[in-house]
Amino acid sequence: MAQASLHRQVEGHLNEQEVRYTKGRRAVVTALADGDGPRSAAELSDQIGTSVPLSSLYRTLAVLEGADVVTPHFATKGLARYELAEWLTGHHHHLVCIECGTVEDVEVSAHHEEQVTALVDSIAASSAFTATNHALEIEGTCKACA
Amino acid sequence: MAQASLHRQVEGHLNEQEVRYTKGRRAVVTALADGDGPRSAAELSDQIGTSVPLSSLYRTLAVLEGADVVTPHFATKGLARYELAEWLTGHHHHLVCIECGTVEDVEVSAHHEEQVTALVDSIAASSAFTATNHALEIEGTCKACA
DNA sequence: ATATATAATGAGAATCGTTACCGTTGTCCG
DNA sequence: CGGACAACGGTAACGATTCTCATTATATAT
Repeated sequence: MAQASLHRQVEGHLNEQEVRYTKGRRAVVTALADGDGPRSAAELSDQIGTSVPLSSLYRTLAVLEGADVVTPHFATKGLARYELAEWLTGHHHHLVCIECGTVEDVEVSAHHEEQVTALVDSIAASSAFTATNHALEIEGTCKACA
Repeated sequence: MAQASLHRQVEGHLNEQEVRYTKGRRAVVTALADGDGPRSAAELSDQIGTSVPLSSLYRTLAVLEGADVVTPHFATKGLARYELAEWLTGHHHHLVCIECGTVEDVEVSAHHEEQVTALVDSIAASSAFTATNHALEIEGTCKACA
């Protein structure tokens, strides 16, 4: 996407929420647009330089996240979560509840799993990527929070 | 899976690697087996109680991870990563390289996306879960690391 | 244009999850 | 039993993130 158009969209979106689109916030959006894939605060800081200090960078990310301009790559609020390896539990996917944050395992039928695997292989092939595993993360609202 | 069978499997696996299956390690495996979905160190600690102190718990998780008995839910080594929201970038999935840790965005064809969405809806429906979004994380080796 | 209210910033302190260290304890094997 | 080595537990250290608060910038009303 062209930078100008991107910034116009973000600006409009922020205006609707009465959030200012300041220099620092522009710098962060620009940095995120200038690369492929999610970046950490430290990586963004390296990319942006000293013009946006770390404390401001974190605050800016929080603001942009609240305004739905930026999304965290996996909502695992900064703490590692573990589960038993798949050779013990069987291959499964995850239902992530955006209300309460719980993650529920879910197994899918062999037929569906075949579909996913075929799709994964096809995607990987087209990007010269060697896929060894995959996980389908489904985000939404769980039964208890509905 | 029955507890006894689980522990037997883990024990055999650890023996092969000359790693002992001690009380604390059993407690962690039991805790993980006693619930559905990935749990954080703090959650496991609450569940297990004081018999496994935090420092041991972390060490145990590292050992079990090294032995491929537990896996971290997303290899995001404890730091949050951000990207622009999908209404700005378009819907996409992720290629996660297990060698260098980089995450690459990848868009899939409308046809393939339809398949994924249909699958997601079907999985969600069977678990009384309301899906609002999904992400397919493909793990493997990127072109540069191949 | 200026005053005033409010939003955003920057520097540093504080906090939180995680890891490292190190002396002690338990286990295996002669 | 005794030596070698694995595992443990408590505490200090570390790195990422959040909080605090005084200062600066922005918008609006006059």
